[in-house]
Amino acid sequence: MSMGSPGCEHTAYSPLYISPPHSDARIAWLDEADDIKPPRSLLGLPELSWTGVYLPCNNILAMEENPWVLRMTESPAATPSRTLEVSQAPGQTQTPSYEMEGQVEEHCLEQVQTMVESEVLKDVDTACKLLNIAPDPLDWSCVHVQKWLLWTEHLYRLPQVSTLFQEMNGKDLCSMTEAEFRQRSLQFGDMLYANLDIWRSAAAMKERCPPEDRKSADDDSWSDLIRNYPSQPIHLWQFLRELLLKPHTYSRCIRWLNKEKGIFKIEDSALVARLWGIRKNRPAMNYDKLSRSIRQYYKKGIIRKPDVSRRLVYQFVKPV
DNA sequence: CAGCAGGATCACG
DNA sequence: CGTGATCCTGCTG
Repeated sequence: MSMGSPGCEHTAYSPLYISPPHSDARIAWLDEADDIKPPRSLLGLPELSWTGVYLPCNNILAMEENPWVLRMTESPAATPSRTLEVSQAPGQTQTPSYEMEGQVEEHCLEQVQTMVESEVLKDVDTACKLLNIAPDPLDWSCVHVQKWLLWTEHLYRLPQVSTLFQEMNGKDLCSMTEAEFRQRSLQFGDMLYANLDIWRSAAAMKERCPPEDRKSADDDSWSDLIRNYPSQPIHLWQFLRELLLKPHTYSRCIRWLNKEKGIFKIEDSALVARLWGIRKNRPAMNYDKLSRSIRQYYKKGIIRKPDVSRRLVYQFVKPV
């Protein structure tokens, strides 16, 4: 379905490689989250398995905190696969190693691939909910496309690129070749193209295996909470709760101080406001206005200041 | 200075 | 009407 839109099929695909500058970084990345996703056993992976892992990491924190090297590479002409494949870094084609190692490596690669796949789906899912857009780019309206672009700008710290794709819906976007992307943005066209590809692949993957088949054991219980993408206005308190329920991704901008009591702290007010702005299509959103909205909840008994009032600390009156 | 409290006004569904 | 967004004044650590 989503793979089959005209124009996309045979265009050269340029994967986005994210490689750690030094080995410590990947460990830091694995260790960083409160709720560790990748199995620790992966730490023992041979270096090769990690260099060139096609990592569609929608994790803003990883992007922010770790100096991952982001570089675009032209894929070898005969890369039949699209995204979500653990690809070898260019130049490092198959190690001519011993059989045993080869097998182990293959196994590890499989593991990594599964892990990466589920991470991608999760990240796409998260973004969908935060932006309130459908997972499949083909379903996007012009507004959705703009939201996605804003989001991507935000994730990858791009300058404003959304203006270059005005009046385009998801189908238009998907029908563009990589060259056409690059025409719009010389610097970031291929990156946007690659990222769009991730989304399309994720959508295709979702089709292949429905969500039931890959139940994850972490904090995704709310997944069906806001299932109805066709725009139901989200409340600020719901949004904050969503962020809080994704510590893996957002603990650096908002986190629980005491989950049982519903006390949370906004660590990065500007970022939270920005995310809220993206979600609500309010580019002028800032913490001043966001906090005013939070204060409206005082009267309604949804959020209050904790007994010992502290800066940027609030409390859900009715905890999770 | 950034955050906090809360009034006023406006837009939107 | 409810919910926010926006703007504003005054206060606080």
